[in-house]
Amino acid sequence: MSSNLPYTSTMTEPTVLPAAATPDRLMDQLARAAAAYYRQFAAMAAESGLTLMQGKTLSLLREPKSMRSLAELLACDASNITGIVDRLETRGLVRREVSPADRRIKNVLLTEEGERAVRRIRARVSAGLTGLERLSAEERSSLQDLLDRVFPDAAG
Amino acid sequence: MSSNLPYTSTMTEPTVLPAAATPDRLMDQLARAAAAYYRQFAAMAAESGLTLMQGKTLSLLREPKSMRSLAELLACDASNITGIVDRLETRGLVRREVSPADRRIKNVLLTEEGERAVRRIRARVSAGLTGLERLSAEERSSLQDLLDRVFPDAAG
DNA sequence: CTAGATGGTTGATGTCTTCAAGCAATAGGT
DNA sequence: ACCTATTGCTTGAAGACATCAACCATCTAG
Repeated sequence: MSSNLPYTSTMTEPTVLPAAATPDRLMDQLARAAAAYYRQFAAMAAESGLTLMQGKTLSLLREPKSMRSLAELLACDASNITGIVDRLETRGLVRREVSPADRRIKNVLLTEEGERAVRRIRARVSAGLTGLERLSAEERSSLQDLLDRVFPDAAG
Repeated sequence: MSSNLPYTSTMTEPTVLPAAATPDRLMDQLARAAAAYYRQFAAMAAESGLTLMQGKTLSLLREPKSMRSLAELLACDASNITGIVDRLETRGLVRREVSPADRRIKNVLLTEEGERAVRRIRARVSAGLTGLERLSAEERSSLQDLLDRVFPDAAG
């Protein structure tokens, strides 16, 4: 819906799709959105001296998670998480805690400083996504709803 | 600033958003969408024996681009591109061509095989984003429009 | 023509990524 | 209880990526 409303609109329908067909274009747009989001996120993480993966890992730790579940959420090998958590732990942003129920499991949880880092990054990313201000509250709600359906919790 | 709106709000404010507030939740949803998209993209690139960065680089080469502009589009150091293009070139997916106008510039362009790889990955990513099928044509168009406004071409 | 800016490469260092191998602890079947 | 998987995590090796500083080649401007 932009500057090309057809002249022949006699129906009550949205009358015709925007402009160019939306088959591939939507995918391109998704790619752009994803790239823009991560660019912003990585930049804000970098301001706190963190890499993208470190930032993503911290952001997942609203509540403690085992190494394994972190690996699944981050879609990478478990051995990878060992190194990432090692580095976060060295910086005092995170600590490991052996699960009393199953002593194989190590739960990772944020330290005070880790929580501050998460809040800081979140706030900055949010503030940096200025494009969202171009949408009305209604439109934002609509966008969230659409994304929610395309990428549900257990997204693929 | 969050869950402490005073009960004494007698103003004509937007009275309250739909259900759960959409301030942070939209950001979370964007994060999920971006993660899901890249997870899918990386998996499909991997099927062609390519890394995420290699796949992203190839996908940018609908038309030839200089090393420098690739670096800007991928938001990384130029020296990084040297290595990535080296590896793509070794596999015969890409080749460098010195610009006749300015002999400092090297334009990178897809080989035949490179184009096939791009088409293959694109098709599989598209097919893999099954969530899109849950939207009507109208909704897809709406989603594209919203994303277009939040993340325009020169997105930040 | 000299000084400076720009495009690209190289090398060093640290982080991420994957795989194979290994150890510790748990779960299941007998 | 016992033996055998299975599961959770770590380690080590090899490759890819990221960032920085230094470098050469080429172009641009004065």
